[in-house]
Amino acid sequence: MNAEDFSKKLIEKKLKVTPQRIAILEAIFNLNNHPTADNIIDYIRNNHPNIATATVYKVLETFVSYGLVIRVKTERDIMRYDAILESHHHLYCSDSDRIEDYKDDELNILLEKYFKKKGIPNFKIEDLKLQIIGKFLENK
Amino acid sequence: MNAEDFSKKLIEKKLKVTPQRIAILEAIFNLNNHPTADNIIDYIRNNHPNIATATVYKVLETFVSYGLVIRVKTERDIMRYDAILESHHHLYCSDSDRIEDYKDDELNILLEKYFKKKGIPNFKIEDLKLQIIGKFLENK
DNA sequence: CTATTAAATGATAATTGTTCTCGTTTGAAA
DNA sequence: TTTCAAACGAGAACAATTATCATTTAATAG
Repeated sequence: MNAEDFSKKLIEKKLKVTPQRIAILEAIFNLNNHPTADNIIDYIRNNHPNIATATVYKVLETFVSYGLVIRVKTERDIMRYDAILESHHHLYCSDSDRIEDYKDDELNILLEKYFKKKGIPNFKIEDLKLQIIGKFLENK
Repeated sequence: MNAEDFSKKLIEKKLKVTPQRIAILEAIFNLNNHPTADNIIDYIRNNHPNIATATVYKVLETFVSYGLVIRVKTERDIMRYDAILESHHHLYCSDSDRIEDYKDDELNILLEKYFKKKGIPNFKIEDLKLQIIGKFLENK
């Protein structure tokens, strides 16, 4: 992937092509393991010392909204807590911050069986959590 | 669940019993939909007006480390970005912040088939993401 | 029932990650 | 070229969380 290719990706999405955007896209592709905004900023500062922090955030926001990159869910956050200790899954509303528990033993058994048979190379599974993203239909 | 019960939970984990901890445990159980620290603070301030914010955070930290409550993963955070756009899953290291992609079409088909048959009441599924938590074995 | 002490708490400052504001610059279409 | 909405830069503001440290308190041992 070179500047040309990144440029094309932007044009495809009808986004204005700027050196900053190319640098940021390039950073995400090269730092290929789920970089944080901070990782990205560090990376591009090497070649583009005077790119503003806020610009990086704004560009990332734009990329996410145009589907050029996605955000990965991680553990830390405006943290939310749950007193239910047995492993369970969650339903996430795709357009609000509503989250509900989803328990499903049949699913657990299915997943467990699947991974027992299949396994993952070089990885010891300890827990499986499914994030089910969608919309709640009832108007509770 | 009353103060007595919460007290027992603390003793079981060999944690010192304090009114603050009981109030916080109570809040989490009563605010049963994944409250944020802020929700919890609001809730307990009604009955315990002078409990410090930092105390709540420290107590929550303690509860998490003793397994009394868990943190729920959400979308916002020290955000991480991913340039891979097709829906995929993630491997999370349980004792570092390493995250890797996990693509598995067979799994996708299995899950899709499962939910197509079973469905979730009052919920329209848009996407499924599995979080596979465990340990990476190789020392790459 | 006190005294002791490590642990917990409260108040507040500091930090971190992110967003906002607003004046300046720039890419792209005309 | 000119035009102008969009993008950018610098820095302030903000929100969530963590750190600091002096004070208080729960549990225990005498």
